[in-house]
Amino acid sequence: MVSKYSTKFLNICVASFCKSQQMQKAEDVIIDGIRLGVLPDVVTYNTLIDGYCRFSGMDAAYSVLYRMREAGISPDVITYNSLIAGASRNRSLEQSLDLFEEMLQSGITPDIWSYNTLMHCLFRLGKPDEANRIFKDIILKGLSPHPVTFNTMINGLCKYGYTSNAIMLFRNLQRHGFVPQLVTYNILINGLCKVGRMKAAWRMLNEAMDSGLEPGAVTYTTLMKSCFRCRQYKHGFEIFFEMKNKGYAFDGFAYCTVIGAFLKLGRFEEANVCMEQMIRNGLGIDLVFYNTLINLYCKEGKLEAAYKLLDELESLGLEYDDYTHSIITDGLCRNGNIEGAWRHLNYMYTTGFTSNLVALNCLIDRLGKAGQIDHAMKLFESMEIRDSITYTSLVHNLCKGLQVKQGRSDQNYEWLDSFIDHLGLNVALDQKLL
DNA sequence: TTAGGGTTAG
Repeated sequence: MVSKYSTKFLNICVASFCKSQQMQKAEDVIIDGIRLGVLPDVVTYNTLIDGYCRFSGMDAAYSVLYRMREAGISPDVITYNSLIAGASRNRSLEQSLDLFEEMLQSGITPDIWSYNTLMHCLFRLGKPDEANRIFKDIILKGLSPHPVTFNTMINGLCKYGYTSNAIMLFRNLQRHGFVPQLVTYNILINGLCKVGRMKAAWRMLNEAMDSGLEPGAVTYTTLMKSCFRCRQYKHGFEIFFEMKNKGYAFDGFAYCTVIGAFLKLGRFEEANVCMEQMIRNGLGIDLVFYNTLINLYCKEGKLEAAYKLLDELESLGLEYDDYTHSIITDGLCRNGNIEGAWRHLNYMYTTGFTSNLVALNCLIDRLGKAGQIDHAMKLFESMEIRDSITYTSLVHNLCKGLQVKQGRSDQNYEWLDSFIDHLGLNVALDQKLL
């Protein structure tokens, strides 16, 4: 009895240390407990695994799993749920699926949380149909869906552009008694903003407020971002100041959004002020933060400082993503170093990336602007994926070249046909050209 | 235990 009470107390201590990211203290208290004859149980190990997944990484979590098994304690559904969610947070989505499979192989029955996380992973892996199948399975198996289940599904549908389906699901759920949370509305507002349905997004916001919910920092950041996306900068900054006046805590998401907007407008001083505030507040030291700061330096022409940051992020164990590569390529191009941009792209390919449309578009545009149309065309022809920006950059620069060579009016535009055939996209064949 | 917002090019 005494021992059981003690383990319970030990678990409370471990949970408290894990929650405040003091993993070493959590370990120390376990060692102290063992010395006093209080043995950790499955809850202790699960708490520790969850803490490591959140704050240290999967390797540390797996080593606890190993220790747990060594101590003769079998992992349970909560152990696996923590590991699956941890792998998902670390963007090791395939690993999450493997863990789910391993859990089944071990004879452990997944619960609603396991399925929620699995659905989330499948959406993020680009497999909405499989996620949908899991959603149906949950209902068929008679498991009680949690609000998170619905939010995950609504979010997944929005992410794939099925915003109307997401709203249909949402309305049906409401009719069956589902009470939407702020998160649900945030998901829908974001989904609507992303497909340009701004009026519907504002109506959704009003609906949330009418039901007694107060918009939060996430809601504000979402709306601010969508204003910037539509180039409604004034309105976006108004939201930014309203957020400040209302005393909302600014996090990395809000800062990166607003810094991005300042950079687009060339307002470097304000971007720097925000960046300094962000650093002072110790916020968001993650890859997006680095990408944003690197972009700031590149736009200001401080490439050396940008490269220093690349070293710094690597030393923190972070890895470049598509954004990092396109920001660097663009930075080199903008600063007149086309050779360097080529070299960077080649480096990118050696690290396992197979393509980067944005980076190639930057290069196409810059080659055109530098008068190297032949090189731009060669690059264009080698590209497997192109979008409207690829075409408009090329067409714009080709036209500029032709105008210089041939004069303005009586030109032959037959060569544009081949571009337009490729498309269905809006090539700028308007008054600017003709 | 879980779900939402941030960074790139014409």
